[in-house]
Formats: sequence, structure tokens, C-alpha cells
Amino acid sequence: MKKRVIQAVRDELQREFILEKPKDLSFGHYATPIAFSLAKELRKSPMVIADELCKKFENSVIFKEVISVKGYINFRLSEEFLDEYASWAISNESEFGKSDKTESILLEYVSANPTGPLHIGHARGAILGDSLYRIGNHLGYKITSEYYVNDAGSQMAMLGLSIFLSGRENVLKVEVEWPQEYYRGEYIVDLADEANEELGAVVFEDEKNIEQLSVWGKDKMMELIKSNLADVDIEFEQFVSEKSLYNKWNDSFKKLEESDKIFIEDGKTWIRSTDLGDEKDRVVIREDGRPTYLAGDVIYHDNKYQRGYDHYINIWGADHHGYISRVKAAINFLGYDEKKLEVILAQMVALLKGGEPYKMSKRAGNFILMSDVVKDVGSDALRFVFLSKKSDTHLDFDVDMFKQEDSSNPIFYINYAHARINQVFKKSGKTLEDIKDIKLENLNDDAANLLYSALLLPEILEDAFESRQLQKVTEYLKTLSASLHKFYNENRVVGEKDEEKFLKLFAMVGVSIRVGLKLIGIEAKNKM
RNA sequence: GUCCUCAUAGCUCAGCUGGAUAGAGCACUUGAUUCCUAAUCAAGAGGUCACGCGUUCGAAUCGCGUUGAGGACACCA
Repeated sequence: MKKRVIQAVRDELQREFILEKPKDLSFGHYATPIAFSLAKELRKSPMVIADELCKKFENSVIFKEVISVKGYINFRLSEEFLDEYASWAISNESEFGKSDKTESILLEYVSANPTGPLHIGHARGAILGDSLYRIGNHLGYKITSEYYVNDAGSQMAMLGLSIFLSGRENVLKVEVEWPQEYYRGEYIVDLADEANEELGAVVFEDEKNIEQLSVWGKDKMMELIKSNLADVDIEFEQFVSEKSLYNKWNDSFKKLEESDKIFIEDGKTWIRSTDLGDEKDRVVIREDGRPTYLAGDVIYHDNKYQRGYDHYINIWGADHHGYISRVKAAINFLGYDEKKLEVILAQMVALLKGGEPYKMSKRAGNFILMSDVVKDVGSDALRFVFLSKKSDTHLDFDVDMFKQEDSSNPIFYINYAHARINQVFKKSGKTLEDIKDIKLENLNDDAANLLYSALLLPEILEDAFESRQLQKVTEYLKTLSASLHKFYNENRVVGEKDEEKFLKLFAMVGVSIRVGLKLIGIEAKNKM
């Protein structure tokens, strides 16, 4: 819709301009303050310029009226245009909001270490990533979703050791001396029990089995993580194992050598990341030959870029922000355009219950399980609330709030609007087929505004995706639902003379709510 | 100490590519149901957009500084 308007206005004005939505719909559907910026150039008052420009639109088909108010040029779309668009959307619901984007994107998110279940902090990145994936695909982007599995390095060893020691303590019942660092969540005890059943208690008798336990444990944890994700309807297209990429190290290393950005000092291999603004150079290979975490990411990003996407998006926890510059430096040294990589940081989530703060710590094992929260408040509410605040801001929420089934719970409010639409159709005894060809004309202001709001979804989706700010979608759905509730309270539908028109209007609102919710991973309810 | 993110109503937050009177929900006050689900709606009250300076015809929005909150500053992942 916006595209058509921009096109039409550009045809007449023959220059670039800003098209905005007025705060108050009584001003019109779209507006441009272009007369203000032309005032200086033309040495005329903005009001005079706006008046003159308006005349250009007198014969427009898509505008009902174009008027100047205090220097603004306000556009009001014609009923014919809105009606046509609505008819199409109702008949082609699955196409509504689609766009013509063609860029390919590799979207990596979650990538939590397979050393334990997902906690509530992971959920934020997971939900954001999955929703971007859904919306981006809808807009036409060729998006691949990917999970990077950190199945190499010291954490894997620590997982094996933790299961081993827990097995000795809880299964073999022998005295165990715990190291300072180990995974101490209860799930480790469960893992040890499971290992006992599957592998037999013998496995805890010899330290040589620690490695076997770490691989076994990692597989178990990946299964658990996948099921945690499935709880909120998230499924990845592919998983990439860190370990499986290590045989490519020589190739990546050679590229770095060629770019002369690698050096050896104190027996360690360093990457010269300070050349590209990093605070210090970073070690990639330790003195004993073990690669650091960064080495894994060097290979991984080499691998990603070899796959030739137009754009790469990584969603990381905010605590990784210092890591961005060194990875980007590495990408540059490998001979790729590091600007193609975009890192979205998901800020920390602080969970409250009855006003009491929870502290999260994966190491300590007293973190809040994502699965518990999902069980508590449901996938829909969790998804909605996580998306309704910008990802780069801290989020505080009280679990108790989700349990309320009234308007303080936005997902409830939106579903209620959708259910009402369904209910009105039922009462009227009419179907979509009966009303989809009814002309929407001579609508009262409330109806016309509601129709316009419902047709805004496509541009909201595009704006939200491009800016990576999905709270624009949740905000929109709340506002649209509020408009529907307001209309419902002020206008009777069934049995009135405008019944069929209003039914078509409601059908259009229903389409936008359903499509909007679906793209953030929520299925609209037909009945409450 | 350096860097990142943030600061808007009592609370939780929108708004930020500069533009019309700064919005919503919760909580508070009042009202609406012979009528499609009142799980809703309407009205009222509530603001130094942290503070200062600057850019501009115009700043919550952009720049600089100050204050405050959280986070990151590994040869851990």
C-alpha cells in the first residue's frame, strides 16, 4: 500500500520526499512535510507551496483527497483503492504481506553450548531469531536458520567430568572431590542416572571414560535443547558442529597467513585484530597447540562465507559484544567483506516472581529453565512479551503477570478480538464467500479507519524486519485489536443495514491478526 | 580506567530516518450490558521525555558533555 502511494506521489512531485503516517488519522492516511524543506529553496512559505503541490493530485485515482494543512500535505486514500486491496487480501490470505525481496541471508541464533538445558536468557534470542526467520521468509528473503554447536573445547571436557563425578558420587556412592569449576545443575545428576542405565555403572569407574561421557552427554543435551525449542515451536534448518570444522583449520590458517595478519609470539599464534579496531591482538592457537574459541569462529565464518550468502546475521547474547570486533577482523583477514555480517545483541532478561529477582547462572546451576517458564505461562505469551520490547534493552518481567487472563495480558486481548470476529460471523450465518465481493463504500469514519489500519500490516512487517525491531509487529497487533474492540462496542453488525460491509471489514481485520500472529509464531484463537 | 546498551506518566513500556496537541497497558476515579462474548468499551486524572549546552524554521528524536543503572573488557566458551 505504502509502495503504491510513494509511487503515485513521486510521479507527481518528481523528487525525493519523506512519507509519514500522521499521528491522528483525521489528518489523512499519509502525509509529507516536504513543503517545509522546500520553503528555503523556493523562498515561499510552506503553506503556499503545499497548496500548490496539492493541485497536482486533483485527478488521482488512488487518492480520495489531497489537502494542505499548516504546511503539511495530507493524503487520503480512495475507498475504491482500499476496497480492492482488501478484497484481494481476503481471497489471498497466505499471500498478504508478502514482498519481493530476493537477498539470501544466513541467520544464526541460539547456538547455546550443549552442556545443559536452555535457560530463559536463551529464549529471548531464540524467539527473536525464529520470528525474524518467519517474517523474513514471508517477505521473500532466502533465509537459512542455523545453530552452531560448540561441541569442542574445555566446556565439553567439563561436561564429561561433571557427569563422571556425579556418577561416582550418586551411583557408585564414593567420596568425590569436586573441582572449582563444574556443572552443578540437577540435570547432571539426571544425566549420570541415565548414563548408568544406558552405559552401566562401570563407566564411572575409570577416568578414561570421561571423554566418552562428554560426547554421550553432548548428544543428550542437544536432544534436550531441541525439545526445549520445539516447546515454543522453533525448528532449525541445520546444525553445524564446531568439531567437524576443525579439519578445515589449515585452509583458513593459510588465508590468514596470506593476508599477513597472523604472527607467532611466546609460542602462541596471534591474530592482528588491532589493525581493525580491536582493543588487543588475540590468541588463536595456544602454546600447547590447542585452538582457542576464536579459532573455531574463524573457521566457522570462513565456512559461512564460502557458502556465498548476501548477508549474515548472528544473534548473540549481549555479553558477547566485545567479541564482535575480533570476529569481524578475522572475516576481513580471510578476504571477505565483514560488513555483510550483522550482529544483533539480545540483552539480558531479568525474571521476577512476586517481585523477587532471580539470578541466572549457567555454571552454578540455579538458572531459570526456559522449559519451566514455557510450562508456566505458555509459548504464546512468552513469545509475545519477549518480542514486545526491543532486543537491545534490558527486559524485566514478572512471571505472575502472564498468568492473568485479562487485558493486562496482551496476547489475551488480541485473541479476544480475533475470537469476536469469528463469533460475529457465526451469529450472522454468513461466510467469507458471501461477503468478499461486497463493495466497501460510504463507510463511516470508524469503519474507514479500521479498514486502513488492517491494511497496514505489510508495511509494518517490512519496517519491522528491516530495522530488526519486532516490537513494531506486537505494537501493531495490539493497536489493531484495540480498534476492533472499539468498533465492536460502538457499532452493531448483525442484522444492521451495513452488516455485509462490516463483515467484510471484520474479515480483513481477522486476516491481519492471523497473519501477523502467525509470523511471530502464534496461532490466533477462534474461540475463547 | 576503556567500550557497549539504556534513562519517557506511580509501575511496565511504545514513539526516535528531526515535523502537527508526547502515547498505550496496569493501577486509581466515574460511567456503559432488554443488544453480535462487559475477558470489552468510554470519560477523568497522571509528564522538567534524567540534566546542561549545541545544530535547526522546528529536538523526546541528531551531536557534545554531565549524572545514574546494567553489561563487556581471557590464552572461558
